[in-house]
Amino acid sequence: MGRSPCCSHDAGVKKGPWTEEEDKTLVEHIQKRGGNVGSWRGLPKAAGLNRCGKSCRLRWTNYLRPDIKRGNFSDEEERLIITLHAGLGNKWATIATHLEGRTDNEIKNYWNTHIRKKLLRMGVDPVTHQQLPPDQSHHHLNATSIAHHPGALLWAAAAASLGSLDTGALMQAQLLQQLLQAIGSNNGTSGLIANLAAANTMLNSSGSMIPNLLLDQMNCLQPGYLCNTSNFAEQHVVQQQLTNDASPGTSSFAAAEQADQLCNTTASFASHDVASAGDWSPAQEFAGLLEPMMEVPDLCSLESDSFWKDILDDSYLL
DNA sequence: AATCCCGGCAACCGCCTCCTA
DNA sequence: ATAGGAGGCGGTTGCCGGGAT
Repeated sequence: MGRSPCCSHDAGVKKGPWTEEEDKTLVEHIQKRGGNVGSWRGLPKAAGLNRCGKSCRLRWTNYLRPDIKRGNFSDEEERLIITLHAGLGNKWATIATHLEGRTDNEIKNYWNTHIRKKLLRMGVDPVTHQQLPPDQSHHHLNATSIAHHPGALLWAAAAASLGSLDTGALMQAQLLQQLLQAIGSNNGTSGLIANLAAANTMLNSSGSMIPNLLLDQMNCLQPGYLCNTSNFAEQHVVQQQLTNDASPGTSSFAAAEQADQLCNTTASFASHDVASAGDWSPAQEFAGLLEPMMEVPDLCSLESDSFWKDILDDSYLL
């Protein structure tokens, strides 16, 4: 379908920043037509502007449109962008449809200048949304750092609590990996519980919620269960079915891969000195800590919400 | 006061996708 | 089924303003 000639190649067409006069001309022209632009290509001539149609469209959609929301992004908007990005990737236009008054360009800029850096500081890969390896991470989370810097954990749980199934699966796996690391460390039981308590406090204060599925997974972490990785894998088959089909290149597939990785981690832990854990069950301890804040969402029920249904549909199409 | 550096953001470029003939 | 036009999208650039030196 051959590439169309770009009108920006037209000789004598003005480029660069728009003047107030040009803005006024463009706005008046569009308003005169009741907001109906018609052909963008034909607009500059009709409006008397020495600009290409693309430039006019961009100026209108990103700056002059009356429904544009100005000002800083709220925490809620930021959290939504992160969650949507985890499921959709750099689909800025799709993400923008879920943030009223925000343009794709604005969100893209905000991502690149603020969120991306913030995630890197937290040791989270802004592309995959997974934890960076220690040598690439500015702030790698380990058992001891969870207690002092639970930001990544908080973020993961917040993303999960917002309910995208694929994202939830990924985040749960990521969070569980952190917990496995904590369990596998030599900090002793009291140290681990202190870390979990600190994380729990943070989660409580943010109003985030821990999905049931995660607690179920935690309950699988009893020493005896750890020796049977096939049971653990089975858990993730169920989880994978929940997240629909998993084919290469989809986020479901990534979640499945993450689950496989998780099984390996589990098996690795099981081969260590599990006996030293005695009768102590980290899952029970953790579940106990969470008990007072069990306003757990049913992830599946969120599919009835049209907002999330759209997101899920989009992510399955990827 | 002058210069440099850097972050933020508006705007551009070129490819992709959709629609229509 | 195919080709071409038009709009849409995402990556990138470059300007500008503010802070640091």
